[in-house]
Parts: sequence; structure tokens; C-alpha cells
Amino acid sequence: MSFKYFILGLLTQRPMTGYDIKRLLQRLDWLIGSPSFGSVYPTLHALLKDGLVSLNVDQNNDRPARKVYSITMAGRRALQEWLDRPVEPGASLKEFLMRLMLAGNLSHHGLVTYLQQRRSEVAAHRATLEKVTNSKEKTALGRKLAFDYGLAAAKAELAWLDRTLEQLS
Amino acid sequence: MSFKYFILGLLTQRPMTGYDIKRLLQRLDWLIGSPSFGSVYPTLHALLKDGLVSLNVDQNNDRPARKVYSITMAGRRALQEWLDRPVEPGASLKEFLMRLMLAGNLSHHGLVTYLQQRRSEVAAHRATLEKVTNSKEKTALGRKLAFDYGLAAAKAELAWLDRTLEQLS
DNA sequence: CCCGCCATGTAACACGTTACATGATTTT
DNA sequence: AAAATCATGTAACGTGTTACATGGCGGG
Repeated sequence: MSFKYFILGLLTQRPMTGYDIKRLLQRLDWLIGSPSFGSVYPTLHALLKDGLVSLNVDQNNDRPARKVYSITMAGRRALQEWLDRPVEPGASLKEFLMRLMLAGNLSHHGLVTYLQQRRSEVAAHRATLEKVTNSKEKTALGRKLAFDYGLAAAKAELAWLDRTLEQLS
Repeated sequence: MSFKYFILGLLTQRPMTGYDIKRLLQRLDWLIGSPSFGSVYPTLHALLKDGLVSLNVDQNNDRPARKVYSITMAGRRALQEWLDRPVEPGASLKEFLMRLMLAGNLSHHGLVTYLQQRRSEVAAHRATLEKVTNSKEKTALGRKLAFDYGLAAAKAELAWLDRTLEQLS
């Protein structure tokens, strides 16, 4: 599960209810994609069962009993372990962005390393696309367009990475 | 299933075996993501059962009996219907690229419309990101980085779309 | 001779969605 | 008064992965 750790990571910022998390995720829909309630609640149950989050119920006055989840020490350890695990090559953009959004839990050095890792992967991908694009095989229109898109996207991402890495130093 | 139609679309270019499809998809891994064999073969079985593809077996001389799938008339109709169905708003980049790669099955007008649709969605997304980025709330580092990335990506995509749309006219 | 590629397939599992069920509070 | 938002949850289903099972052919 990849949302599991992302949700855990969001809880480092502040304790939240399932509904809070879903609302937050909703705004990241385009960037990362947001899981449905049918996914969020069971994920929180699983985290709780594993002792990575703790629960306290707000039953002050409002009826629906807000269930506020907080990350535990064990949770922080598990999250750190996840963040430290090198991303497997070929990870998706979505995964890159999930971890990036949790950059607050990384050291400066860790973040820089992470971005450099990504850089080398994108550079490799770019090289592959350039090879394909430059070879003068007869290519179908759709293929040509998609590859051209991919190349443009890779260039833009490399530019962003370079800019960001520079700002960080 | 979204790979179902994509695979069907790939068969408009030439008849292929499951292995061929997987090999082709592998090279699109970064761009689109490639399903495993455990997904490709059952998908072909389903397409066959629905009459969208036909099968003929190559049992000439080599042992493993290559199973070559071709798209049928019903398959072409189903594909066309899928391509004509407007993409629901908020579709992922992956879906955009899948359809883009099947541009060969679209009319010139259809392709232009498709790209313009995408353009308006990305533009909306860009506007949202710009609003968030410009608001001077205290934002966590990761959030800031991810949003900044998203904005750069959106700008790059808009530039590509404009360039491509111009070339197409 | 072993390794990697060609070639097909199945079963168990993981992850997430959709649809349903329930009900209070706030906004239009 | 109706609609949207807050708030939680479950069950069935869809889609895809991982791991397994099988086996021939070609090159180092």
C-alpha cells in the first residue's frame, strides 16, 4: 500500500480525522490522486491496529463523534524507515510527489539526495526518448505525439529539478 | 478496465501475441505504465470472449504455439465508441497519454478537440495551483515543493499543447 | 551447461472504487 | 424546505500484481 505511508506522513503535520485527510487529499487530486472514503477509513483502521497511529475520540457535544488520529513513536519510526528506503527505479511520478510532499520529514541532505536520484532517472528516461525520437523509423502519429510529449515533460522536469536543487544550496 | 481498450487499440496497428503486447508496453513503462503478464493474458482472453479480437494459432514449427490476436470489426466499433466517449474531467495523465497514443484512430478534428479539451483542464489546474502558490499562507516545505512542481509541469504541458495544436493546423 | 529470452497460463493476494447505510449541522 | 457539508463505516466488486508452473531455443 502506498497511500498508507503517505497518510501516515500527513499525520506528522497535525492530528486529523479520516474526513480531514480525505479533504486534504482531495485538493491534491490532480497532483497525486486521492483515495476514496472507502479506502481512507480502512487504512486508518489498519494503521491503528499496527500501532502506528493512536486514536482519541472527540465526543464533547457534536453528535458524529470525530475520531482524531495522531501518529505514534512507532509510526514515526515506520515512516522514517519508509522514507529512507531507496525508491525502486521506475517509480511513478505519483510516488515521487508523495515522498516530495513529505520532505519536511527529511534532512536537507536527504532531500537533496532524493532529488538527485530523481534527476538521474529522468535524465536516463530523456536519453531513451531522444534516441527513439531521433531514429527515423516510420512511426505512427499517436506514438510520435506521445513520445514528443514525454520528451517535453522530461525536459521540463529536469529544468525544475536543477532550479530547485540550486535553490536548496 | 482501462488497459483493455488500450490493448485493443494497439491491435489496430498490427496483430500481436500477448508477449508482443507486453514487450511493446514495456517500452512505454515510464510514460504509461505497463501491466504484467498476469494481466495481459487474461485481458486478451476477455477481449476474445467478447468477440472484440480474433485468434489464430501459429503452430508451424516452433513449439510454444504463438497465439496471434487480431482486432475484429466489433472490436473496432467498441474502440471507436471508447475513443468518442468524452474523457471524464480529472482523468489522469496516464489516461490522456493512452488515448493520445491511439491518435491514429481519430480524425484530425477529433484529435484537435481532444487536445483542446485537455488544454482547458490543464489551464484550470494551473489557475488553481497559482492561487494556492500566491497566497502567502505558511506552507510546509514539502507542500510548497510539490505545488511548485505541479505548476511547472502544468506550464510545460500547456506550452506543449499549444505548440502541438499549432503544428496540427 | 547455464542463462536469458521467447511464450503461455493460473491462483492468491493487494489495493482501491462504488454503492450503500446512517445521521447531524450549516448554508441557501 | 432542500441541499450541501460534516462524519463514519461496510460489502461487493474491479483491476492489477506476485508468485508459481511449464517448456523450447539460442548464445556465451
